[in-house]
Formats: sequence, structure tokens, C-alpha cells
Amino acid sequence: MAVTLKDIAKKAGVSESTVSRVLNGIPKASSETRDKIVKMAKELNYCPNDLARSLAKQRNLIIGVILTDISNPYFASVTAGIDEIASLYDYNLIISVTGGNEQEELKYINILREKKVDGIIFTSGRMPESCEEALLKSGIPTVIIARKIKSSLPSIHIDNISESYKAVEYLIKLGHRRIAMISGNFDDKESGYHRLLGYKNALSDYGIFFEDELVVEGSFKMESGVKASQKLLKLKELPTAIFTGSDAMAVGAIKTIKKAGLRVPEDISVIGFDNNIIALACDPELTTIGQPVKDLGKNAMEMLYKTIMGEELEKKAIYLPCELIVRDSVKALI
Amino acid sequence: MAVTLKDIAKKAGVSESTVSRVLNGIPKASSETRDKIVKMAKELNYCPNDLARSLAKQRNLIIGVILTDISNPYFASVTAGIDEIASLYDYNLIISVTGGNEQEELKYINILREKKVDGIIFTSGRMPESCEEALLKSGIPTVIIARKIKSSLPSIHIDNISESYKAVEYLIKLGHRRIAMISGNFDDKESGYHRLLGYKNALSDYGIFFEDELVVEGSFKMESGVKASQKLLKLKELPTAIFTGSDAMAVGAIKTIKKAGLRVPEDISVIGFDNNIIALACDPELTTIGQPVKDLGKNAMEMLYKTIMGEELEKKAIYLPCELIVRDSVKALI
DNA sequence: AATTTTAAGACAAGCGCTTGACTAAAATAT
DNA sequence: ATATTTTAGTCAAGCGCTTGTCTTAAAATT
Repeated sequence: MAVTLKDIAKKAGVSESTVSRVLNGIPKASSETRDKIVKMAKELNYCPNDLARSLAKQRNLIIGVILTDISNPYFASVTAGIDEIASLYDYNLIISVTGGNEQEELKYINILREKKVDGIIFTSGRMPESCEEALLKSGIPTVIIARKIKSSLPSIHIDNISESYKAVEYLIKLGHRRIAMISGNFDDKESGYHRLLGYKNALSDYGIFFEDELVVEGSFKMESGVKASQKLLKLKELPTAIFTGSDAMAVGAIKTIKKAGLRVPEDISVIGFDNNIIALACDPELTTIGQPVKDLGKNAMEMLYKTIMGEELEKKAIYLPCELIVRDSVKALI
Repeated sequence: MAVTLKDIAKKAGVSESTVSRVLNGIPKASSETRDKIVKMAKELNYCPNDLARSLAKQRNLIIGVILTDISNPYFASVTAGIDEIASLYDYNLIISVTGGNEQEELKYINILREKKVDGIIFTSGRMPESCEEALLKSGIPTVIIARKIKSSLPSIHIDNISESYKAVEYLIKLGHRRIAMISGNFDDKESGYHRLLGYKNALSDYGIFFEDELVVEGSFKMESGVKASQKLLKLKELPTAIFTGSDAMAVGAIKTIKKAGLRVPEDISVIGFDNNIIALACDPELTTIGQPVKDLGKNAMEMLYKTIMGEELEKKAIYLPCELIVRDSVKALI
């Protein structure tokens, strides 16, 4: 059906190899044959078959991106970052959406192996060891965007502990002492847990007692921010500030506080984490810790490219700093 | 390097074809050889080469998705919808991010042709004719998610005119007469323009004079909603309601109105379009026209699958209805 | 003028898998 | 006991491209 090298070769009266070389710009043909071949190719509307080429060349120019949920702005932006750099190097992206399910993750690692992708970027809130092993064993160049990992795979992270420390420290320096936290799920020892740790560290470093009643576990979602803040509002002594493990929960908290007749930040300050778009949409605009989401993707792809090219990486694990983004949801007490 | 069919065949003392058949579950082998082969494959950690398979089978199980910007929640959700259905049929997705640039779009159509994808879903705010032609000419099964198109390619849309009509009609029925519109860019005859058209139609059908001063062109972005509403607030006679061509602009408008000391919806009602996440984050929560974004993707993929399978489509162009989502940003005047 | 070098191109193996055609033996039917 | 069908496999061509090796004629060198 489709026009192949052979067809062009026949029409032009040369060998396939010559056509191949000409079309790949390898200087091994007289300008006459060159012209003839190029003309034929145009005429026949020739479209090279990249499957065949990849099979022959043992490379594919495809990167597999394994992620939890592409409709989640975090992963969408990470992917955008990856894509930005990938396209610079003529790589295309296959995305594999796992829903954070370990079985799916393993399944897709395998599919990507079969598809002979040139590299894999694995990004997830969690990082199951089984996946780490599978990736390692696959022999495919891989970069992880997740929490700190066990193996020696190249990886890129943010330091949830020190970044949330930063947020809480900011509150403390503005005079807050009674600081609550609405954390993400912290059972799995992942980001939710680490952000809580940063909170505790900051309190401790500044000599503030940690109080159990001031910490409520949420699930990163807005709705859980609502519930958690309702709990906090029932306390005898209200906190003067709330640090939340995600912007979504922060927005939930702000809504609830306002609904309770209190003002943000006049009565209670709120500081989030992520710098999601919604941080700009809510009222007051949310002060938050901005994750360099796109840069995570970009850096990961840069690392991956180096790995594919066989270059040595200076650092196996890169930590990207977050930025404290000051808006209107925090008030100074001093 | 990698283990191939040949290796297994040799080790098991059978022919390649037998191995291939066994591993593909084609019942043409005794259970002994079957077991032997399966065992060998496991032992050698065999991973089929999908490039070779695709080349031989002339199919690839990959769908190319051409879109403007994956970090845009709209496209991210459309993609999520596509993926949801695609994975049901064991298709994987290659995403091609064009930035809405026609040259890039054409480039990626070509790349996808070379990659021999089994199908293409093209989604964009715009729909250049050149792309339509290229897609048509490529002979690859294609579905378009965009505005109404010229060619006979299968496509899926929302009807921007009647949906924005719905929004404005809603305001009118609540007693609003002086209704302003902050539209998206309407020079390009795409969604911005059509949403404006719906606004005009509704006014006209209900016998309300169209007034030029009540329409301000924005660019779909929040910032442009701010600017546009500042303009509207300078009018001698303020509108009682504002319909915006996007939620982002609606949020911008709400912020501005509140900053001007007026209340939403008590003084001015605002209704948006999209049902973006930010519609839930802002205060008051935004009443809006909800696009069935994910369903656009799902339906597109279903259509594409049928096309690939050679099934006849009942409808070449599908219109998906939007839903009026009533929240707190609109007040009844009667 | 004879020899070496270079240029232009052909040849063929190979990438790893699928699949239709063929074969030989075993099972079933007559 | 013979003919027919089924089962279990093998063979080899083919998918479309790349690439190292080889050939031949022309160009450059001595």
C-alpha cells in the first residue's frame, strides 16, 4: 500500500541503499541522482516508516512517561516540562496513566519495555519498590520524579521537609505561635508525611510546643480541607495560622473559615503548598510554597537525555528548591 | 543483546514460528512444547519487541494525540478521557504538543504518519484547513475535537452558540436585562466568537437591545477578565450581570468587582463558561456552563476506535451538551 | 602511462517478529 | 486396512529500513 524505499529505488533506477542514504542526507551520491531521488520521493509522497527505521537502528526517539493522572495539574505540568525538553531533542512522549495503582505501573513498565522506548520517566506521589526494581532490571535509561528513592536510579525531587519547614518558619517569623497544620495523608511515608515532619521540625527549632490537637490529617483534596478546618475551628483556643499540605486543602480551609464568620488573614492566616492555579483564584489570594513543577519535568528530561547519551551525571539525585510565594492570605502578628 | 524469539527457539529446540505462536496463544502446539517454551521465555526474561511486531502486523496500538498545551486543564482532561477509553482497547497514547502553532501541527501530523500510529485525535481551539487536508491526505483514521469543520472527518464538538445562549437565557429568566459580556478573542471565528453569538441571539430572542458598550473582548485569561471588568465598572449604568467566555475571566471579574467595593452576586451576578477547577475555588463559587471535557475525549476515542475497526459511524459529527452548573455567583432579580 | 585514491553506487545481511504454505505423523472415519 | 482429517510443527518469505562490504569507473598522483 504505502510507498517504500524500494518503490522509489525502482522508479529512480538505483538501489535501495542509495535512496536511503540520500534521504538521510549522507553525502554519497552525485547531485544528479540526489535530485532525482528527492524528486521521486516528493512525487510519490513518500513517508518513511519509522517502525522499520527504529527496528534497524535500535532506537526509537520515544520516551515513556509513567504518571498517576494526566488531568491532575501537577502531572500535567510535569509532563509539559518533559515535553518541552524532549521535543528539543526530537523525542516524542508516550504517556502511561496508572491511577497510582502499582499493578498498572508494573504493567506499563513492561509495555514500555516492549515498545522499546529509549527512556522512561516515572513520576508519582508514591514510589513502590517493585517498580524501582522493574525499572532497574529493564535496563532502560530511567529518571524518577518522586520522593527520595532507595536505588541508584537518577532522580529528581523537592525536599518536602525543608520546604514545609520554610512555610512554617515564615509564619513563626511573622509572630505566629499557635500554628495548626492540615496535612495530606501521612500513613504512606510520602510527601504528606514529610510535609508534616517539616512542620514539626520548624516548631521544635523555634521552641514551640507541638500540640496534637493542632494537626488534622486530610487527603490533599479541597473537601478534606473543609472538614479538617471545621475540626480546627472547634478548638477552645483557635490557631492564628494554618499551614496546609496542599493548596486545595488551603482553599477548603479558607472557605470554611469565612463561612464561620472569620476573616482570612485578619483572624486566621492560611499558607498552602504547591502553587496550584487555584491559589490565584481564591479570595484572598493564597500565600504558598511554589513547587517548580515544570522545572521538575525539564530537569528530568535533561537528566534522561544525558543518561541515554551515556554521559555521566554529576548528581544522581537532584533537589529543586521551592519558592515562597507571598500573596494575601497571611498576616503579620508583629 | 536482548533475548529474541530465535534464542528461545534455539534453546527449546523448536522453530521460531512455533515459539511465536505459543507466545501469542495460538493453539497449535502440544502442551509439552507449550510449557517448555513458556518456561524458557520466563527463564530468559524474554520481552517481545513490539517494533518488530508492529512492523510485521502493520499495526501499532498507538494513537497520536495532537493538542495545544498539555498543562492547560482543558486539554489535560480531554487527554485523560481519551486515555481512559484507549487503554480499554490496549492503545497507548503519543502526545504531540503544538502550542497552537500551525507549522508545529503540520510537523506533528507528519511525525505521527512516520510513526505509523493507528489513529490520530486532533484537538485544538483552532482548526487550520491545512491540518484538515494533511490529516485527510494521510489516510490515517482521525477524529477532530474542535469547532465545526469543513471536511468529512469525524468530529466532536460542543455547540458554543447554543450553550452560551443557555447561560444568557438563564440570566434573563432570573430577571436580568442589563447583561454584559466579557468575551474571548473573537477575531478568529472560533469559540470566542461563537460564544458571543449565543449571547447576541439570546438577547435578541428575548427582545433585549444589544448594546456595544456592554461587550468587552478579552483573551480567555484571568488577567483579561480583570481588565475587561474594570472597563465595565466605569459605565454610567452598571450591568446587573456579566457573562464571561471563560471561567478564568469570570474569576478575574469577580475579583475586580469585589475590589471595587461591590458584591457578587448581590450587586452584580457573574456566570462563566467551562467549569474549570477554579470555578470551585473562587468566592463566591461560580455558576457556569460545564463543558463535558472528559467526555469529549472519551467519545472521540470511541469514534476513533470504530473508525479504525472499519465500522460505519452513525454520525460524522457529534455535539455533546454542556450543563448549566448553578452555584453562588448569580442572583435572581425576581 | 601506470598506479593509487576517491567517488558513486550496488549487494546483501540483518533488525525481530508474523503468517501462509507445506509436511509428517497421529487420530478418526469408512 | 485404507482414506481422510486433524494435530503439531517447520520453512521461508516478508514487513521497510540501515549499514558494512564490495565493485567499478573516474579522478588524482607520480
